[in-house]
Amino acid sequence: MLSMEMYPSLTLGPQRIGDCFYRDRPAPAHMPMFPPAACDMAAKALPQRMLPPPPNDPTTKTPKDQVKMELENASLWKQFTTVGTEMIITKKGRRMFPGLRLKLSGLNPSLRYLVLLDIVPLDNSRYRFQGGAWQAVGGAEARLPDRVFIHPDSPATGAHWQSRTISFHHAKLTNNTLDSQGHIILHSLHRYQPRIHVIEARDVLRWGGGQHSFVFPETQFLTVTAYQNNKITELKINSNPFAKGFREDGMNSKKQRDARQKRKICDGTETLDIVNCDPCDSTDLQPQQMTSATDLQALALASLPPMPNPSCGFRPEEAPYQASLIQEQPLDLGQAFIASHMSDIGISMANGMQDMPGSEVANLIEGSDTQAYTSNFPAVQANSSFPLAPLPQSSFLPVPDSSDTSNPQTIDYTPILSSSPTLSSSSNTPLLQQTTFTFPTPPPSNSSSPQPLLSSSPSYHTMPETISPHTPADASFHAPPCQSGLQDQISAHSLLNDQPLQGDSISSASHSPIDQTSAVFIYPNNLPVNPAPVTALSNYNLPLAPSLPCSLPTHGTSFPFPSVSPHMQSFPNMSSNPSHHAFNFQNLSHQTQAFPPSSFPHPSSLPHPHPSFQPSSCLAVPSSFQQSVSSAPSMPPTAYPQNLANPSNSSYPQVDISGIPQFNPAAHYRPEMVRHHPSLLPQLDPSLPSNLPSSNPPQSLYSAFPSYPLRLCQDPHPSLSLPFRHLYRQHQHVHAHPQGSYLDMSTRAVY
DNA sequence: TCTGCTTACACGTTTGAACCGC
DNA sequence: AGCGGTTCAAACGTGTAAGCAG
Repeated sequence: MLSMEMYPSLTLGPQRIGDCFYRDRPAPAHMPMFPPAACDMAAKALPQRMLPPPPNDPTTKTPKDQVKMELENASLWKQFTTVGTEMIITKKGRRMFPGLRLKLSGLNPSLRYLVLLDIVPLDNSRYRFQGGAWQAVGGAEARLPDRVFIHPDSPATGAHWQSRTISFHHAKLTNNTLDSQGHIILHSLHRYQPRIHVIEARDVLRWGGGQHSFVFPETQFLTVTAYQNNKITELKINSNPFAKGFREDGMNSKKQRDARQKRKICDGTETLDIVNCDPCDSTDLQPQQMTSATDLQALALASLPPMPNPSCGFRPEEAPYQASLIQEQPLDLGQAFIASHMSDIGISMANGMQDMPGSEVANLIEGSDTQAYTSNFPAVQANSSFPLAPLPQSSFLPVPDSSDTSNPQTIDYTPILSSSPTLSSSSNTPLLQQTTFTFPTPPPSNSSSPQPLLSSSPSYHTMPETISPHTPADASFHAPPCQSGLQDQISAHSLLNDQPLQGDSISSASHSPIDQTSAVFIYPNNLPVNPAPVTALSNYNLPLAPSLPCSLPTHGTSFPFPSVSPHMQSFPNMSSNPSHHAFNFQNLSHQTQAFPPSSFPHPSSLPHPHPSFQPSSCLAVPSSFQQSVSSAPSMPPTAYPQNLANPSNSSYPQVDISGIPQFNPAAHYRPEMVRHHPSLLPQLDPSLPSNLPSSNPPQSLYSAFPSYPLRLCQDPHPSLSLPFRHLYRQHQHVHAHPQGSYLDMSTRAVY
């Protein structure tokens, strides 16, 4: 999951040593992933330039708790959602329609931000359109490499973002797992949920300080290679200007196409003079239908057909930058660049959460807001033929005024999320749900002040090579003590399997049914669909960097599965012993308990019910959100149809993951290490809990999928500052390297 | 045989270079 | 030479349908 999660800052204080363990784990409960000494050594090996900037920089303070995002074309989305949004995916990449058109507010006008889009699975199911509705028919395909689409304006000031509509209509979806264009790779016939992330970037070299993630439930969709629902087709045609030709009055309408077909049959060739077509269907002959030279002549003689009614909701936003101006040159978004930024982000999140007092959280959770949403939500999903959206449970989602489409609710959940400790301590599901969804307005957050992770360093720009996983620089991090047998296995596994990805992870996960509620999650039912491979190691999508064992522990439970899992594997009975949840996925197990057992009849899920979708899943909180979305599969397939939250009700609050307490600032990542080991990069998904007191483990927010590696897709935008663009030129090792799949920087221009 | 994916196709939209006039 | 407006063709986006593969 894309968790731009945060790599903890580079601060290598005493706590850093402890970070060699899963920091949020009770020490006695688990073994340190890596010997502190080794980690310490690695820390010392870090170049000075990697050290974080001075803390408490007032200039970085951002009213993150006030950051809000609105889905500008929410009404359009809702129209589609009521029918069941389908998105075409093609090998070459297909744009999304409707597109994501957003309005941001609450940003610090003077600070720079990155706006990212990622799309995460809503559940572990594969769907089929049967009987006029979508039904889950099996397990999901292996998780594909996650990619992040960086808005081309990034980084831009808060003033910039707030002064215009932010559109991601240039983002493309593909089902080509080998896509090298930087498109977002998705599986066909799966359900997905787009997420928007706003990340503070003090400058091109320093990300972090604040991250806000927003999820609009009405934007979830099913991927298809061909439209299944005629209603969707009609909606698309009527709404998308590019499809005007297929409208009733268009030249590519059914009527016209039939006429063409008729002529074709009659004449046996399309090149004939239209005049000669009369015998077949003179009445249908329209100038518009002719494309040949002769046709054009005829066209000149005919009256022009009425222009298609341009009344569509689609208003291509004015691209801030002309596409033409941007060369589709490969942009090497250096791993170091990404890694470092991710680290920054992670830090900021951690800080924000850390700052949140438990009492405040509790108050928030138990606030009166809860009732407000709970009482309103029931109206949901009246018309939707869409499978149940895992996100909002009707009884828990706040129901914004459906009539107010122009003002989608934007709720900052920072405080809510930051209340993780409370959540974890409380098994009260309703409370948890409340905290997740009920805040109509963003409560003040103590969260984070921006924390730049990386200090600007000239060398950073000039030494792209050092970023490469293959560079000698890695050597400094090869802390032998950290290298466990498991690591070796992992490495071997990675090497043996050129396919770094998910396939393995998911399938392998299926081997341990017990893990359904844990990070290892694959639904047993998925087994048939996802034949499991082989080794436990295969559970992890991302190949681990053998040379960087120490980086793993720093993530704590919040660490992306790929990294974590391998270590878990090293523990005896890890896969079979439920207790291991407490170890690495304590949060998850806890959350599972908090949630009511899934009603999902799914045989496999019954024994180990995956948490049914809870409002918390709406939490963009990386983990929480993911889990919730991932947990969707736990819902009975039969229950899906018609259960989708009704978009009309929607304006579901967006989730601000920045406030997640799990992301404790205490946890620090070493960007350097990250750079050299792409596979260890944190996922954008902040779901990973981090520094909660060991006594009070964070709620588990793990998704059902092993990992959500961050993949940034963008091209060097002219608007980028020089240094920023420079970063994009860094080498990529992604596809070629078994472990490099983690970073898949786009080499094309995107907007 | 069925389902799903790929590809070619036709049409409309977008984009930007070329052209023209001031 | 510079600027602004218009024209036009290529690129791109779109849904459809045929063909193919499993």
